Amino acid sequence: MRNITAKSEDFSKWYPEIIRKAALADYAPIKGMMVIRPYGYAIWEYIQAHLDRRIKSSGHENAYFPLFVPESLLQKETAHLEGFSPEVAWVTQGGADELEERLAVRPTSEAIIGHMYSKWIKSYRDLPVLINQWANIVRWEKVTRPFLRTTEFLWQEGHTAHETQEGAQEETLKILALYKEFSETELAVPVLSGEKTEKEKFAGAQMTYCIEGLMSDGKALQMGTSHDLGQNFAQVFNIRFEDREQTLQYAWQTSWGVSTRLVGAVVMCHGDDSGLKLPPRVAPVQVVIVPISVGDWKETVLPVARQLEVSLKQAGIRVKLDAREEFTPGWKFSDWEMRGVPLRLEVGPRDVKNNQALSARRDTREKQPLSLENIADPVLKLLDDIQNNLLQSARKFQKENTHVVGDYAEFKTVLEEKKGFLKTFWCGSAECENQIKEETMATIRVVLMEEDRDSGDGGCICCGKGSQEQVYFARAY
RNA sequence: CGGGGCGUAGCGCAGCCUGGUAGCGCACAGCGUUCGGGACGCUGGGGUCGUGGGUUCGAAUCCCACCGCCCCGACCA
Repeated sequence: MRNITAKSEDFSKWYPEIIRKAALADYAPIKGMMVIRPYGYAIWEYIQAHLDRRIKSSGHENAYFPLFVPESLLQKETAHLEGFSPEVAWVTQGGADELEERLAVRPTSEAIIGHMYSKWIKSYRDLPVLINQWANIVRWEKVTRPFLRTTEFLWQEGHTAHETQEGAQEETLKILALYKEFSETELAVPVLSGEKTEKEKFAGAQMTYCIEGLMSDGKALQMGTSHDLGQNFAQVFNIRFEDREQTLQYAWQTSWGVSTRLVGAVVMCHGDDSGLKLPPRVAPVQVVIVPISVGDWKETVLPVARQLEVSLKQAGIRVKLDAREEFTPGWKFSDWEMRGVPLRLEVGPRDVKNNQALSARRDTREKQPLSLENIADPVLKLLDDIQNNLLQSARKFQKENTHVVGDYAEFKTVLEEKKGFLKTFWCGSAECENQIKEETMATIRVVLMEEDRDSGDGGCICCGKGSQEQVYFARAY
C-alpha cells in the first residue's frame, strides 16, 4: 500500500504531493499563495539561522524597511520599473479613502532602500553600508508552484553601498561565494556559479551573478543571486558622498538574495520515491526514536527510549520520540521516511536486552546496531556521514547529468534525451541566446567566470563563431 | 496569458452521458485484539457536490460566468 506518487514515475505530480503529505505547506485560499506549516517553516528557520550567521560574520547587520514602496520611488530607475511592473501588487486605498499616491507592495526593496541610503550616506566615512533584511515580498506571478514560485515569498535581501567600484564588485563576488558554500555545506546541494547574461540579469543591475542547482528531474533551479548594481540606483536616488579628495561621488551598490525557494530545492534535489530526504543540518527532526510496542513495552522498552531521547537531546541533537500508540512501528517507519528524517533509532525488547538501539539511515537505508553507552557520538557521526553522502550523491548526479556538447544537433539530442546541464560555448549575442531558447526551451543558466573556464576557445553552439564564453545551458524552473 | 485536463467528506475516486434518497476505499472517533517494515474486527462521525447565476416541479448531473489546481507553451527568486 503506497500513498504517495513515486518520484521516478511522475516528478511533477510527486513534488506538490510530497509538499502536502509531509506537511511542509498547504495551499492558501488565494491564488498562488501557500501556508508554510510548522515542519516546512522549521526547515526555513534552519536555513535562516545558518545563513544569518554567515551574513553577520561577514560584517553585515540586519535591519527592516517598509512593506510599501511609493510609486514615485519605484519609478525612478527605469529598467528596474520595467522589469518589475508586470508583477507588482498595488495598494490604492487606505480604510475608506482613496490614496493620493499608489503604494507598491515591495517586489524587492532597492527603491525604498536607495531612498533611505541617500539620506544616510554623506561621506566616505559612512561607507561601506552593509545591511541585510529578512522580509516577505510579493510578485504577481502567472504560474506558481509551492516554494519554487509563490505570489508572496520570504527571503533575505542584502543591500550594500561602497566607496569604489572595486568595493562593490568584491562584495558581489564575496556573497556569491558565500551562497555557494552555504548551499553545499548546509543544504547539500551542489551549485554552479557564474554570471547571468544581459537577458537574464536583474532589472536595474549592471551585472548579475547566481548559483544554479540541478534538480533530480534534470531541470535547473536558480537558487540565489548577487547583483552588482554599479551606480545605477545611486544616480537616480542621489546617493552621493564626499570622497577622500573632497569631490562628490555616487556610491557603488550591490544587492543579493535567497528565498524560501531553497526549501523547494532541498525537496527536489534529494527526495526519492519514498518521499523527502532532509540533510541533517536543516532537518527539523534529525533523529526519530521508534519504540517497538510489543507486550509490556511500556514498562520495558519505553523507559529506555525516553532515556535515549534525553541523552541525544543533551548532545544537542534534534530528536523526537514517537511513542504514539495508535500506529504500528512499520507505519511509523514509512511515515518518518516520507517526512525525510535522516536517522531512525528503533528500540525493541531485543535491543533493551542487548543494551543497544538499531539505527536506520534514510539515505542508504543501512541498518546498524549502536550500543546505548555514549550513543550520541556514533549518532553525530552518522548524521555527519548522511549530510556528506547527500552532497556526494547530488554531486555525482550533477556530474552525470552535465554534458559537454560541441554542435547544435548534438545539443538538441542530448537536451531531449538526457536533460541536465549542457556545457558549451556561446558567442555572446542575444540573437543566438533567443534562438536557442525558442527552439529548445533551454536558457543560459550561467556564463562561467574567466577563472572557471577551460583554456582555449570553441565555436558558438548556435552560429559557430569563435568564442571564449563558456556557458551552461539547461531547461529551468 | 494561450492550449489541454480536472474540481463530489481530510486524501484518492465512482456517480454526470440518460436530472428524481449523495456513494466507495483510505484517513478520522470509540471499544477490543495487535505491533521488529504501512495490522485486524465491530461500531460510529463527517458533504454549501469549487463559487455565483440560469433552465426545470426537481440540478452533483443540463447551460452561462467566475475561481482554483495540474500539464504543455509565452514571462519570472
